[in-house]
Amino acid sequence: MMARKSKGLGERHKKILNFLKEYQDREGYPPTIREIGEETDISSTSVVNYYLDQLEKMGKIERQRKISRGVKLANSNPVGEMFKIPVAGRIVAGEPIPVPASDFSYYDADTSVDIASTLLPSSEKSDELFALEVSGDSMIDAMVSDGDIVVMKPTNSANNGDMVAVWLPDKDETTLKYFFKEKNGYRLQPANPTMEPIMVGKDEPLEIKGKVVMVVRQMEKH
Amino acid sequence: MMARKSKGLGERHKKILNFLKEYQDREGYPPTIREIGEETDISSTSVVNYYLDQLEKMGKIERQRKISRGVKLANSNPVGEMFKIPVAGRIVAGEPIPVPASDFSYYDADTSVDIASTLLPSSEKSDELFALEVSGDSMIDAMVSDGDIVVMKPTNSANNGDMVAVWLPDKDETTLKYFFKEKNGYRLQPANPTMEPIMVGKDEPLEIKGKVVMVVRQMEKH
DNA sequence: CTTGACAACGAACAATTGTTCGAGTAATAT
DNA sequence: ATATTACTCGAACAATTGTTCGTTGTCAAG
Repeated sequence: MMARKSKGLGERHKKILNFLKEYQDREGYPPTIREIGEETDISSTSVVNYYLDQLEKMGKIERQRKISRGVKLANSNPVGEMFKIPVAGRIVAGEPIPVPASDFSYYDADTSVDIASTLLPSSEKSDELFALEVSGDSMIDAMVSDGDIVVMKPTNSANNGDMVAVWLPDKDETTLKYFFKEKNGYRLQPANPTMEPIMVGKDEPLEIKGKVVMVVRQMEKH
Repeated sequence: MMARKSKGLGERHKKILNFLKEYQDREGYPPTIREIGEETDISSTSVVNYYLDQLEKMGKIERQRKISRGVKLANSNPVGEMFKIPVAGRIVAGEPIPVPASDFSYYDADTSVDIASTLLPSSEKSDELFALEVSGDSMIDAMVSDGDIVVMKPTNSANNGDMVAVWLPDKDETTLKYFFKEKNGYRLQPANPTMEPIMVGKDEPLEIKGKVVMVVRQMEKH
């Protein structure tokens, strides 16, 4: 009648593990030990508990005793591999750049984009990143088109070669350009190599609003 | 003393939403209403319940009444689904498009990019997606610059309005263009609205290699 | 054969956790 | 001024859910 003797994972261990993952994915929270029992044809909660203990010792799961539904797969950490970045608004050539409310950190699916952390430069993996949706075709010289999403890091300064979002008060204009400091001012270089740079004198106002970290273009909205 | 009257999210609503997400990420399971209360300085469980009801009505969360910790953010994606997409090679104007080995399904970090499934159109969430790194500035008319990564879905045909990667044997040229079928051939429209389309006659050869699903530009490599 | 580890059962128990209700306060409406 | 609405509290209550314990059966070793 016996199936196994302390060698690796038994049938019931596997069943439980599968169910744990499946249930969590489906419901969004872990099952109770009674639910586990039902699913795996174990009639007694104590037996489930027994297996759960074993799985914990094997390091397969983590338990928070005494806590309802306090079971989770170990190593299951796809979270943290991804950044949820708030979309603060739209970026338009003729309007200032919206910045996110700093005290606000909840975003639902409509107002955020998910970016895998592997796509972000390690130096910019900050939680103050925010995103803007580009409105209109006025930024084609930055190789950015209508509907693109630019992920930015708020900053007031920039290094040579950074692509930055700047506000030019004199022209009432927002643009995305590569930034270079020169002897008598700044050079704002379009990403499109066929286009000419804008020169800004030392005394002309120029507000750097953020550094562009990445640009995402979805061809087809879902 | 009152803060708001039925207009949108109040302070406590936000706090609760934040905590819900934060707790779930941290612990792997949702909090109890008592825990929510503590965190948000609500002394009575009934008040938490009160807000939870409201949030549910607003569609911000989903509740499983009577179930311990049966609260979850609505629309909260199944915890970080991510696609690992192989980078098949480089796409150059003067060379045909590399396609991935079809039987090939393991990719390491160097040769793949991670894309959150929430960024992909639901219709294209296929596992045959692949990516190419753009080489050179020859595709500026597609608003794609050197170093950009284009994610494509292999296909031989296209619908009007799709952005496709095509190979023009007559010109020995690879380009990315919006595809339109017309009475006597095809029109390949650059993404940059200031540039003119290419017309391809019905009898001229044209090989559609794939449909562009998205484009990612990382400003700073890590 | 006896013993002990392993696997399993079910029931009682205890802790956790969601629900309900009566009541109170402050701002707004009638 | 009275009623109403929005919000809040605390406490009793009830349901859910984890824990413990006594018991049984199997199998392998002593």
